[in-house]
Amino acid sequence: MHSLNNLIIEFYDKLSSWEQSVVKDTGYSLAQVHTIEVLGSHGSMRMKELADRLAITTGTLTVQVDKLVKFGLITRSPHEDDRRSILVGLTSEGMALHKHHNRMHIQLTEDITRHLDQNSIDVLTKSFEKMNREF
Amino acid sequence: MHSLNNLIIEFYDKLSSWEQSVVKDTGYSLAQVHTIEVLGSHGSMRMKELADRLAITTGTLTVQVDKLVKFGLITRSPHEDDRRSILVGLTSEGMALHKHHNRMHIQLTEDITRHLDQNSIDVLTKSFEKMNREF
DNA sequence: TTATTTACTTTGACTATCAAACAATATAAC
DNA sequence: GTTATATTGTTTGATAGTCAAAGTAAATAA
Repeated sequence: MHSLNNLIIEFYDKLSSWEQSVVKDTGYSLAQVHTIEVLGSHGSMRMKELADRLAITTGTLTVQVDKLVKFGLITRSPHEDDRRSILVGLTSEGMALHKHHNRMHIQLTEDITRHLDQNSIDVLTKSFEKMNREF
Repeated sequence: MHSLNNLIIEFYDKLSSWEQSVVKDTGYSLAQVHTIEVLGSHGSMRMKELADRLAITTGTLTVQVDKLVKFGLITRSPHEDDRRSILVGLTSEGMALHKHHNRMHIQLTEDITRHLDQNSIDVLTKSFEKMNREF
């Protein structure tokens, strides 16, 4: 159990620095790419929902969104039913960044699992499913 | 492969927010606890080595260490062989914080693996070993 | 119709961070 | 041995990310 614990921590740390270096290459910040990621994988959403998913306040998000709009990665549009709300979504440039980042992730997953046999990958997949459910 | 990739990303995100909430309870910042973690698991070391392990500059570390010393969590002591260098190490209070944080990690590992049978845990452990080697 | 809640923005303060300039010491070149 | 170069750590100035609190506008409840 202790060794598994240490392996998980090591895995997390390595993933963390991998992410940092991959993000640095894009020229955008970690927070900015993370915002693009969430919008890319879940689609357009309101400020409040996006802030919750990013675990930041809407105040912080407002200034982040200002920058991303200026960069041409996202757009604000009015919410149809609720005039207090604003829909935030990716531009085509934002989508391109998301796709690029996603490809990097898939490539990493392929790289780190290349010495695992099919059975291990199956067990690993099922184990991650079960673990993710327990958080 | 895609589903495993998504599971890894989900796992990382959940671990990330778990860490954030656990750290918040200590009253110290993420960066501060991370510094304590590295010193706790690797023992005393020079500023440069610590900065490298934390992936920050020595300039950033200097101010961080100032604060942690003020909090009574770490101490600076002269390096025996190299008078340019300084050894940074945990106080007993720092060690207590490290132990507490470590216990939380072990508890988490136990919690998220409680529905895995022994064979899965074995495969999972070996798979993490192999994956960590490939980064 | 009024009171309360919700969504977003703005502002002020704080922390983490880096790059660059600096001082002290160690190491390499000659 | 002396000089030149590299390394270690600190300081300083600038920037980004963050929150809490106050403010505005709109939706919902009383």
